[in-house]
Amino acid sequence: MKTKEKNSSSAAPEGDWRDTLNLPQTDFPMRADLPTREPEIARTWEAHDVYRKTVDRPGAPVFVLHDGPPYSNGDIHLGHALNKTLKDIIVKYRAMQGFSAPYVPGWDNHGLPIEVNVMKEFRAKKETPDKVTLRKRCREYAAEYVARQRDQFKRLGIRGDWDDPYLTMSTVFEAEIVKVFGELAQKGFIYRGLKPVYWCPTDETALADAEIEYVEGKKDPSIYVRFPLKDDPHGVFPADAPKETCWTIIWTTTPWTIPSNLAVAVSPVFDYVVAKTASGDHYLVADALLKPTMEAAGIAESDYEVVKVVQGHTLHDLVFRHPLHGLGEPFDRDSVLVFADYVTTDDGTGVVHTAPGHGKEDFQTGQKYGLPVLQPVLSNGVYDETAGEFAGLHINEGGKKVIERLREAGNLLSEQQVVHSYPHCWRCHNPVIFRATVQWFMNIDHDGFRGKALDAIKTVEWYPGESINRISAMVAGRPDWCVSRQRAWGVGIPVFYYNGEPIITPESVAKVYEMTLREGSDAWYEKTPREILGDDWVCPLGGSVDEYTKETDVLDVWFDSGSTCRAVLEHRPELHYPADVYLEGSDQHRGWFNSSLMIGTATRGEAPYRQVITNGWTLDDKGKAMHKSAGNAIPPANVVQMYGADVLRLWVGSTNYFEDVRLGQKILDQTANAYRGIRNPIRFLLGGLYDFDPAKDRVAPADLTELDRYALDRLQRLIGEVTRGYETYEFHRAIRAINDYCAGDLSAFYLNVIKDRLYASGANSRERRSTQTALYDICSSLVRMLAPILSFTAEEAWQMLPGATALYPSVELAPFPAPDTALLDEELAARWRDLLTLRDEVNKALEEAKANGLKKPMETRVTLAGDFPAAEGFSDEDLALVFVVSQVERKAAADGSGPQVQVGAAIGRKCERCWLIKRDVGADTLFPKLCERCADVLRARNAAG
RNA sequence: CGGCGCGUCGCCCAGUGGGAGGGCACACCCAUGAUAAGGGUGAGACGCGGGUUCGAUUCCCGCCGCGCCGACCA
Repeated sequence: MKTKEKNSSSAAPEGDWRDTLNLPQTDFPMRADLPTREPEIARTWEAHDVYRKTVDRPGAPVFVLHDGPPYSNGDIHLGHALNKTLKDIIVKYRAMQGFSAPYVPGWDNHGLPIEVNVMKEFRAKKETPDKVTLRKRCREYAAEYVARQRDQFKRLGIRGDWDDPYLTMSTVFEAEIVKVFGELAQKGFIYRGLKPVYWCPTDETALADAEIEYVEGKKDPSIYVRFPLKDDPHGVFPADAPKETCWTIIWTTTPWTIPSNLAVAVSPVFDYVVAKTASGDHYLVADALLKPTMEAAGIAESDYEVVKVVQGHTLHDLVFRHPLHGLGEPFDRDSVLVFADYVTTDDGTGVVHTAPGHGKEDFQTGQKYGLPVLQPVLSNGVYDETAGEFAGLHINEGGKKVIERLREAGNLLSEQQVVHSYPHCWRCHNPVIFRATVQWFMNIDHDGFRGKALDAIKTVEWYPGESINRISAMVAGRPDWCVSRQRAWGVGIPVFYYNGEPIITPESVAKVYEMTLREGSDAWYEKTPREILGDDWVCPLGGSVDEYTKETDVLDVWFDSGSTCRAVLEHRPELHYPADVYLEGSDQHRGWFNSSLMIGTATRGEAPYRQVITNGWTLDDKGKAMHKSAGNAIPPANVVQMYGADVLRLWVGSTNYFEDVRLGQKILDQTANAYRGIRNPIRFLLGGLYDFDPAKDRVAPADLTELDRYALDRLQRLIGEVTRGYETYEFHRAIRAINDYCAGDLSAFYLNVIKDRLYASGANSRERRSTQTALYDICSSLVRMLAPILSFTAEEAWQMLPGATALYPSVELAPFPAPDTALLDEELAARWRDLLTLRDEVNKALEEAKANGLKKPMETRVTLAGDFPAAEGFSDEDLALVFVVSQVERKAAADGSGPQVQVGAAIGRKCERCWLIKRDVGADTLFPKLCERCADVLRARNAAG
């Protein structure tokens, strides 16, 4: 039935009895050759439609692992491979536990990187596409990468609904996004507000962070400006100091933002000083920066003295006046003192000029203190009419005039030049500015939502446990979600405007939804408001639909992916909301875990997941993050090509992925080696089962030899441990247990000591069938326990295990083994544990004997002199078997000495068949060179024909 | 710079307020009927500095290194 791999046709030497032995036979090759074999194995899964069968299980409990969508750009990297393989392990394990375990992979398609790459294509052709053309090409581009990544994931052995994945750019998905946005608006979460973004005044467009390039060597003015004191309720300045002599000083390189100043920020933890100058002025600055500040202001060290030192936090409630207050409106206003932790003592004065309309940090501080967002700059960089006398000037000119006016007001303490790096537009290479613009936001604090989200977090199980700290801090501290982007490749924000007034009603959203469901989000850009809303549209503002305009911004792609819990979980009959598990990299605390929680909880009232697992980052062998640019990245495709997917999967399975994981050449080689350490025992097991038919040859538990019962006891314990590893998502514990088992229980012990029995006993003898029964259960269980991780290898072995495929065509469809408590025997286990300890002692004695010339342990006799409780109850023959020696005898200890293990030459002759030294060799006249046992076997064999 | 983590033999992982373990790799030996296999023996580690404690790898603090996220560059 099985072909012998070995070539036994070569001329057998004299006395070669191998053909009379039951030597292992199997087609399961020692060399895996995974790179070529794995694709073939994958085809058997397709042939048996394994994915469908693990999903379509009527009545079975459902386990939903919801896939976080990778971005459809580029080839998959090791991080993807790690993450997807972990998901695959979980899904396959659950399926083997009897769950209906669907896995619907998805992709995140919209967004800047694709838009940027596509724009590059057009630019290379010197074309400037309109939005619709651009979007069409983005769509194609995304589809190409979906196909490409899909094949790469499949090659890793990831099982899932690859024929019907979810795509955020699909019509169904885009429509659901529109719907979700509409729901949030309806519930009152959505508002319009100002936010500073990078803005190119030359191209008159918003820029994403990725579109910014920092250019060294920009020359800018560097000015120190003093702000006069207005209120000092707690007496920070000396009581005898007249108010008109009290000031604070700021430093800036962007004088054009001074007209927008609303506050000065200080650090609560620094020390601040009031310095009195010879001219009678009192200046408040950070202690650490007093000297450079005074130097810059041209005040000699001899001309000022520190009259007071205070801690930053005591400065609260101070109010200053705008340094241009002398110009009257609109600058006759206050500049209040605020605290900010980004204040440093590296540069400046320790007092930071704050203009909420012109800086990210300034904006946040402004939000915190309820300051307005002053934004007097038009899209072309020209001051608008609210900028007082600067109105109509470009900020470049305006900045100079600001300096001039400050000087005239006497508040310019210093003006110098500074050369520094500054953000520039990547298209026109001109300097960019921060400019407050109108954006759409999700109000995180609407109706106590932040608290609800934090409560929802507590209902979720986080793996590892510490991970909850991160998500909680994230949600507790996050600002409102700016969901609008001034881009083309995304889902259009479904808002119409009439006379500048936004219109978003359940009816309008429904119209956009229906349109998107039919035609996709491109239609938002192709159709007129009348075409979208219909001729019978009634404007809530009483206007005409023909005068409507459409919002041009698209939604943040995090809004897309945050909507998967709606667009996927609720749209697929095989899934459900909430999902049982999300599993992503630790960066997704800020990303997908967060956006999903926001959208899921806001629209459905509970978190979209029950368990969240995080995997760490992939680092190189030196512990550095892998980056393509750093040259230390290991493409999964290379690993698959050189070692095979199962080696990569084994690496995934053996790593503690809750923390950062490392991979390098050495680790790969080691993993490949560990792979062999599992594969070879399986090969041996299969080889020992070549003539075993479990239906006919199985020995009843009660008839098993003690050794085999012990082996099965060990197996049950292994199953328990491995199961625990899978259940807690600590796969490395499962793999470690299996490794230990293969190396320790199997190779070093069981498979080693049963050889005589397996090879030399009668093929159908009770003890051989007993051992084979154990081998069969071990092999079957081991292969099934490995199937979620070493999917290819487990399948390969399953196909060769006698009788296995008749029950389950694929190992992935077989049930995960459960410990058989009837096979657990505590007393037996303890007895053998002691015997194995004695075996260690014997081995040490054998090692000494080797050094003394008794080279072959198998041809020795071990004498147990004295009292050896561990050996009690075992026959000498059993002990010889376990020690893998020819003979064991017991005798009393020499007078006065303790128990001692002695090793000597075995007595008798070597049996040419079983290679053991026996006293009875030659007793059988027919087989003078064999021991009696072997002679009996051969007689029976000959009798049988 | 801040938040959250991590640092145990060459590598992957365990572990504990009181003997620091396993597997892989390594060295030596045996074997050559699991054979580009197998067996045995052996050497080898708690990042650094404080503190708490009778006692710390384990608890606390600081430092260093690494990672993720965020901020900064006014």
